[in-house]
Amino acid sequence: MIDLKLVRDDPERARASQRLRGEDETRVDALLAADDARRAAVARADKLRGEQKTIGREVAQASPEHRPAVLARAKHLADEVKAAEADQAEADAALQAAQLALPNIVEDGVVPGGENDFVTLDVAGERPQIENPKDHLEIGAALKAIDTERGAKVSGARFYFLTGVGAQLEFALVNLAMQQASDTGFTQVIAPALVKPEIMQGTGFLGAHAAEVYRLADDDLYLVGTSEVALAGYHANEILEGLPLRYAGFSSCFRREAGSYGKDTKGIIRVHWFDKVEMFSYVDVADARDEHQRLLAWEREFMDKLELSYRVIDVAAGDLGSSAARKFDIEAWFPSQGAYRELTSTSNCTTFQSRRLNIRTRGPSGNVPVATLNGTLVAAARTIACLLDHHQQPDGSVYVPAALRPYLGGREVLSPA
RNA sequence: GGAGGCUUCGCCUAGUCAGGUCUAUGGCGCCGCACUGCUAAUGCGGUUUGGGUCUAAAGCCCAUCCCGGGUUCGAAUCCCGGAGCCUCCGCCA
Repeated sequence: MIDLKLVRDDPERARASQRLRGEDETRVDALLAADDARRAAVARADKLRGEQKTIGREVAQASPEHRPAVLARAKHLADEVKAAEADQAEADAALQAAQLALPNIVEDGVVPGGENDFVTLDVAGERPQIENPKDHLEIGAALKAIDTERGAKVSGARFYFLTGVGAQLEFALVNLAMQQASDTGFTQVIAPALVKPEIMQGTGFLGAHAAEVYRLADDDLYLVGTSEVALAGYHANEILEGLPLRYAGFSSCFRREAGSYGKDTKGIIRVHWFDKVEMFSYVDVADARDEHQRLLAWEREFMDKLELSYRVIDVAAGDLGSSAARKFDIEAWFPSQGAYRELTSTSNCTTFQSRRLNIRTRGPSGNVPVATLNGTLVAAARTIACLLDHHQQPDGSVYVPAALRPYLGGREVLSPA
C-alpha cells in the first residue's frame, strides 16, 4: 500500500511509476477519486452521528410529555445514520481496493522494461572451464544426493528428496548462512510456513501473483512462498523501538509454479518446495536505500564463501514484485546451462508492507511507518544445484568450498561412492 | 475433541448483574512545570490510537473498551458468531 498523502500531493510521481512498470496509470486517478468519495462519505456520516449523539442525550433528559416527539425524531435520524454508515463502509472498501490495486512506487534509478531489460551492475568470480559439463541432476544422482524420481512418486512433479550428502549439503548451507547472519548481528529465527490471510495480503503476495500461492481452504491459511512473509508479519500491528531490527529466518517455502510449465522441468532449480534462510530488516525510511546496499553486500559475501562466479543485476521496473521499489538479484553461473541463474534476491519494499501490516516507529511528530527490506541468504535446493554444477570436477567428484568444509566433516571433495 | 474462565486508551485496574453527562475510574510508568544547594519526596498539569475538517498550528467533530454482526432513539454494558490467552479432561510427537 502506498502513501495516500503522497499520491494526493504528487499524483504525477505515482503515474510515472506505473508507466515505468508498464502498468495502468489510470489506477492512480481511480485511487484519487475513491479517496475523494470516501472523505465525503466520512464527513456526512460523522455529521449525522454527531447529531444522533446530541438527540440521544435529549431523549434521556426529555420530560414524559416531550419524549414521544423527540423519540420519533431520533428514530428517523437513526435510519439516516444507518444509510450514511452503509455508504461509508462501501466507500472505505472501494478505497481499500483501489489502494491494493497499486504496486509500490519505483525507486529513482530503476530502468523501465521487463525481465530482460535488467542492468548488470557487476560480474564477479571466475567461470569454471569444464569440458562437457554434466547437469546437477546427473551429478546429484551419482552422489546419491538428489532423488527426484521418488520425489515425484511421493509428492508429484517438482518435488525431490535430498539424501545422504545432499541432505548434509543443505544443513551445511543453512548453518553457514545462519552463522554469517548471527556474526553480522541478525537475530536467528525459525519461522512458521503457514500464515493467516491478512499477513499474506499484507506482504503483497495476494495481488497479481496470487495464483503462485498455496492456500489451505479448510483452515483459511496460506503456505508461504518465502520466509519474508512470516518475518514481515512478526511485527504486525506493533510500534518498533531500536531500529534497525534484523532477522535471519529459516523456513520452508512453497510455490505453485503456476504458468511455469516447461521451465526448468528437470532437477531442483524450480520446485514446489524448498528451504530458505532469509534476511529481513526493519529500518527508518531514510535508511532504507543504505540498508538495501548492505543486504546486497551480505548476499555477495555468502556467494563469495561458496566460491561461485556470479553477476549482480538491477531488476527492471516491469519485473519487480508489487511490494518492491527496487530489487537486486544475484545470478550464479551454471556451467551445464552456460547461463547465469538467479540464486538470491534482495528487495527494498519501503513502507509498502509496513502500511498494510501497520508496523510503525515513533517519529518526531507522531508514529510513522517503517521501511522493510528482505534478502535471500540461501535458497537451499537451487544453491545445491548450483554448487554441484559449478564445482564439478572431471572425475565426477565435486569440489567443496573452504567455508563449507567445517560443516561437512572437513571434506574437500564429494565423491561418488 | 470436551468443559470452564479471561480480554478495558504503555502496564495494572474500576465499570458489565440493573443500557443514557462512561465525554471510561484509580494506581504505576513517562513528560512538563513548581518547590528544592543536589537527589529524593511532594504538589499541579499532561499522557490510547486512527480518521475528518483546516494553508498550517490550535481548536472542533467522528470512531475506538479483543474482532465481526444484531437488538435499541442510544451499547464497554444485552444477544449471536469468531479470535487469542489461561486452567482442567481426552488424544498425541
